[in-house]
Amino acid sequence: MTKKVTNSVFATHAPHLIKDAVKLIASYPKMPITVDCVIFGFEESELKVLLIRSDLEMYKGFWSLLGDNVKDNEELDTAAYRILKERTGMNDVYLDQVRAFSHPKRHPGGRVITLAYCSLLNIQHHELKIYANELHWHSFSSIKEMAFDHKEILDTCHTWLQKRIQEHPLGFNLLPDKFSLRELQNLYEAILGVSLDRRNFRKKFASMDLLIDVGEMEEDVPHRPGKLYKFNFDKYEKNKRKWIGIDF
Amino acid sequence: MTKKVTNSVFATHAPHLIKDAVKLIASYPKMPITVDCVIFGFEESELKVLLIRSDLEMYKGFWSLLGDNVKDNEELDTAAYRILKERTGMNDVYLDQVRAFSHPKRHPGGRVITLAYCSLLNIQHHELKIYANELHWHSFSSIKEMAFDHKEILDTCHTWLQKRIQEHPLGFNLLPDKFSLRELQNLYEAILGVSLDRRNFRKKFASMDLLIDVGEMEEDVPHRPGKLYKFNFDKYEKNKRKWIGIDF
DNA sequence: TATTATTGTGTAAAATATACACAATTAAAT
DNA sequence: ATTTAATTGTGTATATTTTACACAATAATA
Repeated sequence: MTKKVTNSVFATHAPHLIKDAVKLIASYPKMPITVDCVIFGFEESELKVLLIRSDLEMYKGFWSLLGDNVKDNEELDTAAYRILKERTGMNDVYLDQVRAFSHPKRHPGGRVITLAYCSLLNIQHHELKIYANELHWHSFSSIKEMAFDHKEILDTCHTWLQKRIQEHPLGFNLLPDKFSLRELQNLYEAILGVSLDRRNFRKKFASMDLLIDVGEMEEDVPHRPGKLYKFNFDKYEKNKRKWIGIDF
Repeated sequence: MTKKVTNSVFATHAPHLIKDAVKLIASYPKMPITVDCVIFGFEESELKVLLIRSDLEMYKGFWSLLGDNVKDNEELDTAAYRILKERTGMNDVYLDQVRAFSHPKRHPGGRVITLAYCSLLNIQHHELKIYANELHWHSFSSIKEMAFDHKEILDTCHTWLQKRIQEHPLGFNLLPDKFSLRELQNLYEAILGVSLDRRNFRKKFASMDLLIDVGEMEEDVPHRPGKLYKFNFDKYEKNKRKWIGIDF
């Protein structure tokens, strides 16, 4: 324990210790906290995002992220999972905190701090439970303006995803369990906004040796079918290595 | 504007629009928010962190991060800068939001969500304004236990820094304006916890061409003095390029 | 049976990363 | 003045990784 008591030059005052932590906390300003989820999907070689119409008169007609206020004694992660569950009916989705947005005027109803979460899910694997407020999937690139600061949040999460997908095996959450290398490449190209060399892309994944050939082929494609693969999460987790490489 | 009105299958209910955003917000649970700053410095080839004694009786003797509650209508970034200014007297320090910690029991006084910030500063360039509560610099590696969940926050910020320093030119904020390549290498080695090949390290930075030789040498060193450099922030900002490189 | 679209594959060249050693310089000790 | 100790500054050969690029094989459709 780092508890050694020093009689150093630093101890200029006798410490005035606070006994009542509850009272201390009670003196802090309190404010509402929300969680907003950027839910990405992937379909027809396009990155999609799940949005709802804003239910504020002031933002009538504008699209909004899926969010809710955080309950007393609710963890932020729990709140984000709750929102996802409520809207998509899905349980085991990929979810990660991105960052807080705190501009005092970001919400017309007053001061609200929001925590942005990024979620990735396989559009086929779930059905939207409710279509209230026109909940549905949009092509990411078609979204130009949104309610509140949600466009800024969306863009922040997109940039976060672009970076993240290059360093971590997140992308598979957007694909079916079994996918072809073509689908995987389309995913990377859609998210990164670049086109990649097909042979080099395949070689790259081959050299990682993290894809399991499931012994099946694409079906109903009007051309030579490709092999289907699964991502080897177990092997990835076991061998997760830290890279040292300075580059900026 | 993304406002096209669809008469699609999605519009199953007539939307019930909320007129009074203030009233809406008033119905949300409110909670205290704090900002905790992990302030890193670098001295004698060691990564340091600026800590204070906890002023809670319950954590008597334990070290604590520098934090404060967020004021009404105060941005999180502003709160973090305020804390830094109050404690170190420094204005233009590097500061970045890392993430929120929200466990309902993380604070003994009740529910408090905190936003962790990571700050990097040059220890020589400032004097601690106040030594209240034994504010001073600790070797990062010596800190084993802390008040609240602050050890977890510290470790999260350390990991964040390890990753970040490899991809962005943050490290220079920890060094004097003019520094030798040796100091720079010591910094990277201390943060990453590895030892690096001196010639390759220098070659790497030489190839980036982002260090300006200021034409001065180290002084008062008991050996051949090294050249001093400045980091070329202008050039870096101009040429900032996006790398595409899948690797995990 | 031909056409269309796409898969699966390899190699050569370029760029980058790694491993490694010695002469030059300064301060300090003699 | 000379030696010693510590560290700087530098280059090359090898291994690894990245890039650019073309053609035969396969399935569905016409």
